[in-house]
Amino acid sequence: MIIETTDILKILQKNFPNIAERALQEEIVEVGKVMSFRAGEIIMDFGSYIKMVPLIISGSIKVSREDDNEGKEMLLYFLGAGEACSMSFTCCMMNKKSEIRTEAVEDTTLIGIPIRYMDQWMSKYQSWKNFVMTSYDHKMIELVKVLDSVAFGGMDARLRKYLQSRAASTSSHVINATHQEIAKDLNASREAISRLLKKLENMGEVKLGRNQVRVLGETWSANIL
DNA sequence: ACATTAAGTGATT
DNA sequence: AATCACTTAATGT
Repeated sequence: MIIETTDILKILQKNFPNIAERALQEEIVEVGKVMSFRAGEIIMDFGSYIKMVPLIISGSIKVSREDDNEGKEMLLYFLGAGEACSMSFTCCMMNKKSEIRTEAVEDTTLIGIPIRYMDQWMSKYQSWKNFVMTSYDHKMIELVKVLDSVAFGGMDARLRKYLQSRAASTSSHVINATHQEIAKDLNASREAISRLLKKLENMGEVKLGRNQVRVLGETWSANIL
């Protein structure tokens, strides 16, 4: 897929209206690289060095952290169009290895900004600084919510949160995933997820299909933070 | 039509 | 809520 630079500017303005300064927009178009990933591709794994900060244009990305002990991964949150990975900001400013893994959940395209621009843009552009702070803040709040649904809620609360944030990241009501995949993200058994989903379907909150969950009504979309 | 994979169910701990 | 042992349903070849 070939995208003209004039198109990149439009796409940028549409998806990131808060990055308002014209000079900044032009710089992003100038130095950014448009990259595409297929669903299921791992964009960045644990331990690799971050060289790009991603501005997501379309699609959906899962951000997870590796469990301290071994093996298991813990889901942190999903990112969708108009968002950037908050973790990458701090990670790359300290030139640290990635603590997280990012994986495309849907086919995803993003603009990758080389990290060397981070410092200068922070001081040079007010809207960049603001954008970084705001997305950082939003994800922090999101994380706290996930944390207490894990600590104090049951599986059904966790599943709801999961569906809600995953649907929101897709800006669609359709989630393409098997019950098994959802169960893995939540560290639960497939049967438990199947039963809870069934319950939600009976309550008229979702519609189930093979490899897909459709989220119904305003309960979910109206509930963005 | 057959094999494979996803999803539903009930029992047991 | 996990695991097991099935059954049933949907899909791919």
